[in-house]
Amino acid sequence: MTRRILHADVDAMFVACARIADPKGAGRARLLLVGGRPEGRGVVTSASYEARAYGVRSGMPMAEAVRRCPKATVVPVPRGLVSQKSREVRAVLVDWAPVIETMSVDEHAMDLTGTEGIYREPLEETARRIRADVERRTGLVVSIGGGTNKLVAKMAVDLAKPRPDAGAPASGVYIVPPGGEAAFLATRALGDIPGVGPKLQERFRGRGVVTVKDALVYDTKMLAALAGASTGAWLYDVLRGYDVRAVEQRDVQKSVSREETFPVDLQGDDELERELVRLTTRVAADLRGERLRARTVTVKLRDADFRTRQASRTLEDGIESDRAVLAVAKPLLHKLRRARRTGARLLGVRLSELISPLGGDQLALFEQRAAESVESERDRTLAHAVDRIQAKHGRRGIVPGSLLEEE
DNA sequence: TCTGGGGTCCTAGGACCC
DNA sequence: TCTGGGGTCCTAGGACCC
Repeated sequence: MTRRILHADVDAMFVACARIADPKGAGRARLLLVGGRPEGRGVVTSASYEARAYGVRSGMPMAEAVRRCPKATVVPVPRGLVSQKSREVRAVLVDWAPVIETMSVDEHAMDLTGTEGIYREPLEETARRIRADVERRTGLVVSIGGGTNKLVAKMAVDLAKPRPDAGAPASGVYIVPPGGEAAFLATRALGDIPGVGPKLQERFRGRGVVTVKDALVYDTKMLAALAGASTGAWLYDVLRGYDVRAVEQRDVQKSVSREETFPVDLQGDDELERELVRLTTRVAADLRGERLRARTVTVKLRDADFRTRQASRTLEDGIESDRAVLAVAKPLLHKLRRARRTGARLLGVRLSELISPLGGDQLALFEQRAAESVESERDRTLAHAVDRIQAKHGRRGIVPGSLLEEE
């Protein structure tokens, strides 16, 4: 059965949200940069289309962006509003598509297979009506790509998006007709394929291969030799517009992490340990906010020379309290520092192997006993009490004393 | 121009068990 | 006493995406 897949992508989501959050400032600035502060080590998360005309790109250091576009207004990422708006967009799409997969805050894939009898119109027309509905109900504009599979629908968004430099105004919707997948792919660059990043492009560029068309002469064996067996096999299909992946609602988060790049590199172990306490407190609180526990704790360190190292430990049972997470994280930090003691530009804590403590009733007793060594019932009670106090009085300044005293 | 923060997925080697 | 192969789990690193 021919599938009908749409991929909706919010236009300049962070810029749009910044304008909604601050109509008088960001809302009036045509040249707008959203991201870190220019005097620090931050980067551009998103730039208005007008600012992009100055060569500003997301991911670029903010200092460089401001140099290129000095008249731009710079505002921080409005995190809360972005996730709220993301949910709003999704809520609209749910009214149109039976299956929705949220790919990120600003992207959703929809499978409308089977809705032919309901809509009785070309897929393009349905996409236009979805687009209008999203704008009316959320104030955000989405571009929509479509086709018979996820890959093609996502890549079609590139042609639906407004491209101020391309002359012809994009219409906001671009549908690849059934049977036109291979021909569509053949018009694109290798780097336009999601999954083909800088490293893989570099490999191919060495062979003079830049576009999909260039790469079509390679058979499976040659692709495998260039990219590795599994990537090569994947690429062979993708280059021809072939993709069988289903649009899947996925609801389980795999990890929760908090990390911070310091304004200046930290040298001392004591300073790092203080930052570890702060990060641990934040990430554990977020974990509890999701009603989850974690079995694996990972500490990540980025040295002054940008080398990134990590150390992790997996426990038999899930933990959730600040104290237990810190008790596991601290030795991991020490291990990393023992192996290499240089300036640190970034420290991070990630919690993974997440489990939901509610639901596994018959395991509960056993778990409780087994987990006793790393995390006691008292640890959990204390952590939740702190959460309640913070919910009432705000987060500022609260780092439980027990964490600071502890050795 | 010195490079954020939040994620996902894959690979490879070693431990351990059968 | 020496040698095996497969499966699973854990750890570290890396590519990639927005």
